[in-house]
Parts: sequence; C-alpha cells; structure tokens
Amino acid sequence: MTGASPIVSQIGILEDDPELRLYLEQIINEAEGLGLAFSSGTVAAARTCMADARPDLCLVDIGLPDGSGLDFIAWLKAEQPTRCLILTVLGDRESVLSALRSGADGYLLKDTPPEQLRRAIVATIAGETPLSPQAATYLLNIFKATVPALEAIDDSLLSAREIEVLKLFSRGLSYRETAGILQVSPHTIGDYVKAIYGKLSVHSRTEAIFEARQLGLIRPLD
Amino acid sequence: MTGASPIVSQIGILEDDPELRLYLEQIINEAEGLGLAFSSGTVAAARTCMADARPDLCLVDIGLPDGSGLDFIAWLKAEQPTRCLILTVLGDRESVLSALRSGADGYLLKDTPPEQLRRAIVATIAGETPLSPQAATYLLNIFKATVPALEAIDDSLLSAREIEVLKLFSRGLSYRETAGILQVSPHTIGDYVKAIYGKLSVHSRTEAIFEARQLGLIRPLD
DNA sequence: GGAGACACCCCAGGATCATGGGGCCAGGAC
DNA sequence: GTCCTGGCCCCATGATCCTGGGGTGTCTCC
Repeated sequence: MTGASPIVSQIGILEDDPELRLYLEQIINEAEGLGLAFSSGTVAAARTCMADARPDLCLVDIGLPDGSGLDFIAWLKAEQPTRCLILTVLGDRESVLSALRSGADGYLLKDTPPEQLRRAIVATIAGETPLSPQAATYLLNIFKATVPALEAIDDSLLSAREIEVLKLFSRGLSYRETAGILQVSPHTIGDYVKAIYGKLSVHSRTEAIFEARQLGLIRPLD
Repeated sequence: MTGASPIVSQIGILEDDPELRLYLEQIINEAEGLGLAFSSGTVAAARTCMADARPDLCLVDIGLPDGSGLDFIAWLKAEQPTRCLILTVLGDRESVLSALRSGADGYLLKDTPPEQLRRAIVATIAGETPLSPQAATYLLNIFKATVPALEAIDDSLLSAREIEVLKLFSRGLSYRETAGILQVSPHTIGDYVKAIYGKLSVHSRTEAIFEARQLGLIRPLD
C-alpha cells in the first residue's frame, strides 16, 4: 500500500541450492514488511550469522552439505525463540514428523508458489503454522489415532459434572481441592466419584482416569 | 492447458450465504478439471442432492440454518467415502478439532484466495489435507503434547525402574498389583514412589502421572 | 403425578496411600 | 579407598480415599 513501508520482519535463509537461494532472497526483498537478515548455504555459516543477525524467522532446508537443517532448528530453538519454516523437497512422513518434533513452526514443499510462500512467512511470524497439504495429512493421521472419532464417544455415559470432576482429578487434585474449585462440599465429590466408578466399573481414581482417557471422555491435556 | 479438458472431479457445495455460494460456484465452474455436482444452502437439501449426485468432494460450511455442517460430514462419511473440505469463518480451537474429528479432510478459512482454494480442492481429492495455518497450529499443539520433542525428554530425571512404576500406576494399578508385576515387595514400590514424588515435587500418584505426562516421561497410552 | 436422572448434602469404617524412619549390596565417580 | 546413586527390603503412623448407607430439591418424560 505505502511506497516506503518500514521493514518489520527480518528473515534468515538456510538453503544450499544457489539458484533457489537467489529465488528466495528475491521474494523476501520484494515483499512488503520483510527484509533479508542473512542467507547461507551451510549450517555452520548460518550459526555464525545468527550471532549478529537476529532474524524473526528462518527459512530452512533439510538436506545441507554439512548437516541437517533439523539440527540447526533444534540448536536455534534452544538458544532463542526464532520461528522456523521448513522448505524442502522431502514430503515423506518421517521428514515431516521429525521436522515438527525438532521444533519447526511450519512445513512447506519447494513447489509452493511465491505468493503463498510470502503469506506463509507472515503467518508463521504471527504464530500460525503453515503446513503443506501433504505434511498436514501425516499430522492428521496421528491426530485420528490419538483422539477417537466423535461417534466413539458416548457423552451420555458420564454427566457433565462427572466429567468436570474427572478432569480435575486427572490433573492431580484431591477431593478437597476439587470441591473447592467446583464450590461444593467434599462429600458431594465423593458422590460423583461413586457414580463415576460405578459407570466405568473401576475402583480407583487412576483407573477411572485411564478408562476415561481410553473412551475419549477426557483428552490428553483436557 | 488444453481447450477441451474433460471434467474429472465433481464438487458439491453446502453453504448458506448466497453470495459466497455464487462465488464458490464460479471458482469451480471456471477451474479446469472441476465441475459442479450440486450447490445447496441447507443440510437437508445437501442430503437429498447426495442421493443422485455423487460428487468427489464437498465444500462444507459449519454454521447452517438447519444444523451443523459437521453433522452432515459425519453422516456422509458413514455413507460413502466422499472427501470433505471445511470452509468457514470459525478459526477457534474447538471448531477446528471437532471438524477434523467428525471426518473432515481439510479445514480452510473463508478468506482463502481463489487460486489457493482451487489448489486445496485438487489436493484434497488427491488425498492430501489442506489446513489453514491457524487450524494447523491447534493440530501441531496436540502433536507436541502427544509426541514430545526428543530433546525435551530428560531421561536422567527418573530412573528406568521409576518410570516403569509410573506407567503401571497410570493404568490404574495399586501398590500390590504393581509389586506383583515387577516381582518386588510392595514396600519397594513405596520406595520408588517416594523417589518419584521427590523428584517431581508432587504428593500424590495422580499429580505424578500428570506431571510425568507433561514432561513426556510417559506417553498418553504408554 | 409418579419414575428417573441429576445436583447437592451428610456420615462412618476399612482399605489404601504418603512419608518419615531403618537397613543391605553393587557399581561408577572422585 | 570413600562417596554417591540406584535397586531392593522392612516398619509405622496419619492422611486420604473408597464405598456402603441416609437424605433433599429440581427437572423432564411418559
């Protein structure tokens, strides 16, 4: 919009293919609100650059001559909260998952069009997570394996109140503490517990939590 | 590329806003390789349409006058393997997760540019999962909670034996049962418990399990 | 207008757990 | 050699939990 917009976000590039690196530099230089912090072709060079340049985001390739971009990300994340966007040709399951595990904030394939890439960079700096449709597929599969489908959840089994109690229990609270939070008598908590144990056919709180988790009544991190 | 490319993929639309519906119809009609199977503004109408039209993919809104698009998807997925792409203004955590739970194959916000939308449709039919960066963020958070970062796990905190005990506890076992499985005295279990509580700074087994889960020492379903 | 489900309150006894103490033995670190 | 850590065993006491019982009031559904 403005002819002289201030550069707000500094971007670092870690990519060994000279041609592609030039192409990325071009995109960043031409984009409003983005500036080039550094551009390097090796992990070693990028680490040196990080010392003085303090980019808001790094575009990182995976396969580099002197190591993996993932190691660079893991190292970087331990040092400072710079955001990292993976840009690679590798679309396989292992690459995607280990990239996200190592702390990447997004995963794009190299065939991403320039405009979409620019949007992805901005979104990542804003705290969002751009994923290539291919990468997202793997993530969704894990999600589906972890969180049972809606129809598998029998909401009618436990009442809303009972689930509340169970969630608090799962965080380690005692009868007294739970009663305090729910603003009821500790005796009442005991009543809910009776109902819950009965319905789930268990005899201790830990069993109940385990069972409820398996049934999808409470989520990994409620 | 070709002037007379065959229509390969039929698309159904479920969207109550007439203006947006027209806009979507236009995108599909103008896109190569895509054709309009049906376009409806209510869940009821869409269900009727599904009887004769057999689209390869449905674009689905969440908030509809006679119900939720998610219910439509759940119904549809139970009937046939049609792919479903959510197109909504809702970007909150709950909407995203329940959409993916109900079987959606992608989740896009309504401000997605036309070209990107077209690409997303094609990608979804190809079996990929286009997610808006916002939606992907929630999914990634769950992923991180489920599969802890490799370096985040501090194996040295708890000994192997202590983790064994904690895992058994997390499945609802008592001192005696745990002792039976590990072939040690119940008193010894008490000793491990002391050590665990001390290291994790907690005072009950449920707290310990919660803490250990957060630290990635034990997995959701060990 | 009762039957049933849910939210809420109370009591009591026996089981289990939490946590303090006491030890023994093996293996690595200093 | 000594120190420390981890695996293993034992005991005792008070706190907490589990589970049986006894109630009240509000809904909704038939």
